[in-house]
Amino acid sequence: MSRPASVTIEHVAAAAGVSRQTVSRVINNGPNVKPAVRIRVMGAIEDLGYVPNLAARRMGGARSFLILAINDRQRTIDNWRVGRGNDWVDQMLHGGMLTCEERGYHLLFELIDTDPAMARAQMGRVLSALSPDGVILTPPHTENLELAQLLQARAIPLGRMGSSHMPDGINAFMSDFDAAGAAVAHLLALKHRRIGFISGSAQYAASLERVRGYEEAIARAGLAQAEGFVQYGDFSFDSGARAAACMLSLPAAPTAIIAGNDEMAFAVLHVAADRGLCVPEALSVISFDDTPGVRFSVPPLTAIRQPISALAATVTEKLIAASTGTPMDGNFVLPFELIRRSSTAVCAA
Amino acid sequence: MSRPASVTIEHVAAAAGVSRQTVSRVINNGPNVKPAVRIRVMGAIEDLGYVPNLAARRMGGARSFLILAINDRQRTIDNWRVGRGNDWVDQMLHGGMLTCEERGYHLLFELIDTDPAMARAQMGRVLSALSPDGVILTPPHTENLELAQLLQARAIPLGRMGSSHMPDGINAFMSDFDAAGAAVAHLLALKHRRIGFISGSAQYAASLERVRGYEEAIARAGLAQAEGFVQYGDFSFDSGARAAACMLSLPAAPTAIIAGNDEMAFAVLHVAADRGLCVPEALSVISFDDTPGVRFSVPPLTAIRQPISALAATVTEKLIAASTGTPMDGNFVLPFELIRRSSTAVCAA
DNA sequence: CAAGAAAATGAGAGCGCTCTCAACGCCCAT
DNA sequence: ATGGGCGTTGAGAGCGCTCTCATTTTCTTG
Repeated sequence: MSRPASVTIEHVAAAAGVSRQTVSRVINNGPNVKPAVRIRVMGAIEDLGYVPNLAARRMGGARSFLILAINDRQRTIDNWRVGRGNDWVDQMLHGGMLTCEERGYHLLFELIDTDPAMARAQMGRVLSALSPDGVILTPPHTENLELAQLLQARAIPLGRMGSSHMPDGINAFMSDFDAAGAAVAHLLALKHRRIGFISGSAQYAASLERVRGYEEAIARAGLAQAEGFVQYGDFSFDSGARAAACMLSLPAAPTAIIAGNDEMAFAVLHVAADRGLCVPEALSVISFDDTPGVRFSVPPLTAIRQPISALAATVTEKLIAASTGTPMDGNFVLPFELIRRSSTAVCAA
Repeated sequence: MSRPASVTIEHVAAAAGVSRQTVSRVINNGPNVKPAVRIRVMGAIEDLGYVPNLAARRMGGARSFLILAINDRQRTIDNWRVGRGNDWVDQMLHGGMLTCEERGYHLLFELIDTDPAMARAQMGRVLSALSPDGVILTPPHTENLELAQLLQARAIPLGRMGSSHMPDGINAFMSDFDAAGAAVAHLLALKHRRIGFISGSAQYAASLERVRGYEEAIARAGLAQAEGFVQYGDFSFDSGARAAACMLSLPAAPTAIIAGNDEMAFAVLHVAADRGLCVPEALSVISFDDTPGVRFSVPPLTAIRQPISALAATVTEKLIAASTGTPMDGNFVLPFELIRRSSTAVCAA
């Protein structure tokens, strides 16, 4: 109630009858503070409503308590232009922010261009300005090794979401390989023999992993890999529609299609409707991601749910740990989930 | 290339042969710097790749270059739990962040509880820790006047998104009244005479505005206000379904329904399908918001598009202006859009 | 119970910037 | 010329915190 604008560490120190430094030790949970003193200081903090100022803490040479989440600028702009959301953001907010909150950190979203030169410049600027304690890269920046180097040069812990097989950093992802396998297994169990796969852009390691998982599951089932059953799109509706049209025009068309993301799965649904193919009676469809809209498509899509919130939470947590303690890189494989809805059924053929 | 970790203002000053203070004037676009000197300093900044450190600038007693965007914690958690996204976040990211970027500011999302006591405490903590230059409130916190007071006490500019008729602050919103009127007008033009309205929670001023707009448009058309044609939900699917079921069970059921958000509109679609009512042949549906999933419902929904990105951009811009120059409150009414898709058609009855 | 080690505390400097204010030029009017 | 005024520059202090290191207190242990 005193002066709401600024209760500083000095006020607390005075109130508790200790030095600034002791208060600092208490708020940082440092060692070597007598229990009685600690309690007294915490009492003073409570009474005065003291909250350490982040900027000052950063200036003191310590941590900034800032975690940067890097999203793609182009994608954000493009998605908006076509009325599409960035399905990751809100879930990242959930997982990342709640984790930050617990630890007194703050999550800061930044947009960075896809173009490597731009990305480098922007990243450098942001790092200098904010001096974050950790940076989370999301696709497509996960694949940008130059950014990783930039961070390494400044000794800033790096995390990635949804990207596996990276040489460094903290990487949280689901097993794309297994997820594709699970999708195939689900369809095989429904007696499907002709299963198509519409992959996302081949430039993403995750896409290739999924294709591998698909192919291996097909092979393991003793099925031959049919010509044209794997198509590459770019995650967009149009590319999905093209791929679906192509696949469904095959002499022996697939009776089930797995799409690399929800948007392309919607496109499959659309193309199927155009051709009078009922889903799931005449064609089963599985999508990857399971973003919010999926529940309301007709029929609602069976989908592989990517645990985005959990990925964000994991990366954030490890990043904070890395920034305080010893650097600890590593891979964290989080479970996906196959959500069964109404777009898959027993093969009629 | 020198020492990537920290090029400070001092280095630039030395390189340009001027004092720290002059460099400061240049980066802050201050007056009273000779053009030749300004150019020389900017050259040095460029050469050294100098980026002012935000924490230090804040410490200097100046701005923090941080804009806080407050979202509801409960809603974020709940939405996630039911697999729903927070449709606002990604669009806010688009509008707010791009605006911040231009001005060298940063957008920081924070979650705050709905409960007033919690909200007050959390807000106080965040303000002390971050000392932002501006705060953006989103629903439901827009309605919390206590938060507004808290900000006023600290002289931090306040903005609100999607909330009208507020006594203070910078408020950007669409005309909910007009939007509801436009929805009604669209249906009237399609010869509908029995039009229902499923409102969101009555605790939101925006909801009431929409009901007012609806009622006035109905009255202006010379139509009587039928019993049970206005129902209140809480923006959830279930509440929308309940309201729709109720309305469609009326002796003289509406031939068109306007829903207060997309989620409730999906519920109307669902209930209609259950009862064998074809949309749009037997029932026209219009929704509010036009979030990404709307395009993929069956049929795709005709909707009032809320300009969330533009709202965020406007509030952010005005907030930055307010924090630098004179405090300037005011209302900024942004245009909505009626997006015609396939859920509305000429009345068959 | 002394003496050394370990724990607890405080003092001082400094992080990178902006603030205030004093000092320096410069141009014009007298 | 010569002073007042303005535009321009720099010096010094300080923002709130943490760092390092010196100092004091407390606990061991022979």
